[in-house]
Amino acid sequence: MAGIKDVARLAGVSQATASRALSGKGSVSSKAREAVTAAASELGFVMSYHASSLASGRSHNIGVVLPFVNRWYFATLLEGANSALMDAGYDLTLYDFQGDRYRESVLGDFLLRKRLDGVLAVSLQLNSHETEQILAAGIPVVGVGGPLPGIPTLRIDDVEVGRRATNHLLSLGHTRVAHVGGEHEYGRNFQISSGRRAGYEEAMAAAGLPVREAWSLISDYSANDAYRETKQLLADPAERPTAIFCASDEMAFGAILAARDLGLRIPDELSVIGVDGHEMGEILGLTTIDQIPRNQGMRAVERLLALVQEDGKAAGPADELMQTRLVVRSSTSAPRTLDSKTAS
Amino acid sequence: MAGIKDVARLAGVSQATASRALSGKGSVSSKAREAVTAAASELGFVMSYHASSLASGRSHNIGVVLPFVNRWYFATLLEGANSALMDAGYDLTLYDFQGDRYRESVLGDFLLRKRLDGVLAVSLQLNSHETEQILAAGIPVVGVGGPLPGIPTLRIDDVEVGRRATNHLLSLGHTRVAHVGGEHEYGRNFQISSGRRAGYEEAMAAAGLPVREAWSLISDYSANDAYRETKQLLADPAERPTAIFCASDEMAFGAILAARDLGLRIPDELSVIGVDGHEMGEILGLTTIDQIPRNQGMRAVERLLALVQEDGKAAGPADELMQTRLVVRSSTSAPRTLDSKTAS
DNA sequence: CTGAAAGCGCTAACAG
DNA sequence: CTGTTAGCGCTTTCAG
Repeated sequence: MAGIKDVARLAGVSQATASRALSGKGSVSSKAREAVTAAASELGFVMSYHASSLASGRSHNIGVVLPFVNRWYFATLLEGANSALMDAGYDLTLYDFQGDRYRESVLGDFLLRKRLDGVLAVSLQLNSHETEQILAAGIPVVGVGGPLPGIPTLRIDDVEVGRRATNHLLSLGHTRVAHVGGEHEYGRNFQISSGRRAGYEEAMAAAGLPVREAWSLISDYSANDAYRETKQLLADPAERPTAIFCASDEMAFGAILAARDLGLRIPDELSVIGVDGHEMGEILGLTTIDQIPRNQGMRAVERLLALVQEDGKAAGPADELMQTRLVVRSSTSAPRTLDSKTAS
Repeated sequence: MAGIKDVARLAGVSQATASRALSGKGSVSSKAREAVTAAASELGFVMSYHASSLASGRSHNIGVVLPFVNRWYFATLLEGANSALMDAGYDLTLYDFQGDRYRESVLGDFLLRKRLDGVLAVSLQLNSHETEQILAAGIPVVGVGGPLPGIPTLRIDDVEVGRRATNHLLSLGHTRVAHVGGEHEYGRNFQISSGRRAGYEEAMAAAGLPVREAWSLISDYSANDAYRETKQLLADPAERPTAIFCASDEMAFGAILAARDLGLRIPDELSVIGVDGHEMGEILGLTTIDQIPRNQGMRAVERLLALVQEDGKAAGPADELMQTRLVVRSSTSAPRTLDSKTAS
């Protein structure tokens, strides 16, 4: 295990010069630099990041905090963050809440261990105490999607997404449109869910259409749960909507499968639109609003590293809206129900 | 930012005693211990892990290396590993190859930075140089699934899995059984794919059934790709198998959807069985061999931490076979094709 | 541009 | 059981 000392000796320079040559900080004659790099590679030198971190205060390590690694959106966003971090030479420390299971220990212990240069907080909702605590640790934080007061956040316009998805359905001639989203008030995806739902309600209202309570479903964002909810909804022909807007693609998968199991033809008897951009949507023909999570992860890291490296100089615009795009496939069309009953 | 020095002073003991009291290593009078913990919490003391790591050589940080965070199996295994690590108070540093994109830099740079107490290598195939390099760094490694010569590895018996899945189909009366797996020789999932395929071929041979080349498909483990492959396979009624064994659930999803799109009834006209235990299999009625990836992740961490903590004392049994279980749902049944053509 | 020297904050012998 | 004394391996003033 050669240390920088050995490198310096071999190169015939001081430890300080070796350090400067290796890190690129401070000026070193090209001659010295070459000698040092040569010596380093000859010895197979790898720096001790522990020592470096201790001395410099920078750990080249970013923490990514999210509620579920296991869900497509988060895993894909994580992949994007990983790319950006690898390219920048940073390590990625993963903190997976697994729902709420590790919420407290992550927030109360792990994040405070000051081994992180920055934190990416995905879909997190922090109370003021938690925000305070983490900011007090002096760690730059960038959020994605969650409502984090006092923290720069990337987000999509969820209300707009809800409106856009609903309007797509409406523009095809649907009037009986249901929505499957997340919990109203207290859920982890609070703002996201309520934003998309608000967009849905807004669009319906703007079209002069009623939002029936029975058509506003609540699910946990999983395909399985959405399947159950939707099947229940669709089972009664009299009450059946002709279109469903799901707040995530995974839920839309559930809805499509439920409809198929009930013998409903898609899109003729039921149109479905989702949100996310899950690849598997291709083989299900799912129309969706792609939010390109990979980009969100990369962009968030970019913002975070800027914060980390500029050491809090230019805070930049606090929030940033990410773009989405409507991807139309075969799960949506004009309603073509044989049974032409109208809404009650 | 109170340091251990401040804690020691406040508690009226030496820094060493404070350290011992806080870490639990070495004996401290209960009186001193109380004084120290009281002082620590009064000051809101959080240890610097950089300093601790540098001084002790332990970083309480485990690296998890995998080919794709984005695939269900890996994400779920990762979740299991995360649980075990959080419970043990360890950080998890994620290295996602994203296929092969970051393979070199992870193996050549990141892993050697000696900030890890251990590495969990999931579905990795290392050449001898890479193995050497990483072992030379003196880091304990535990593998899952990949063939890692000289490294303790957890795995399922992939040949047995292939045999079992195929035999399930055979026992239902199928004789025309196809297989969708991964690449034969050079793929990342080499051993896994070839093991499952070998089990399939073995079972077929044992039943005296031919394995047609056209029925042995190669996919990249994604639902979308398997969809395409399977659709192609099923499009020709004359060549059509009555059952398909897919080497992963995601590929089985693709197969089921392809079959449905061709108007084939499942399981009457086509039985499908997968491997993994993906939750979404529930709503597709997918019969599968559940390999409980979450457990694999937890168990692998357990093994790894044992290695890390016992400091290489007892190496333990080199390899360990993990259990799987057959979960029968509605995607498999006896063949009930109307068209009773026999294989050519 | 370079070297010497002083830590970064904690742990680990080693005596007591 | 406890305090003293050295470092862990690098970065960083501060002179030169």
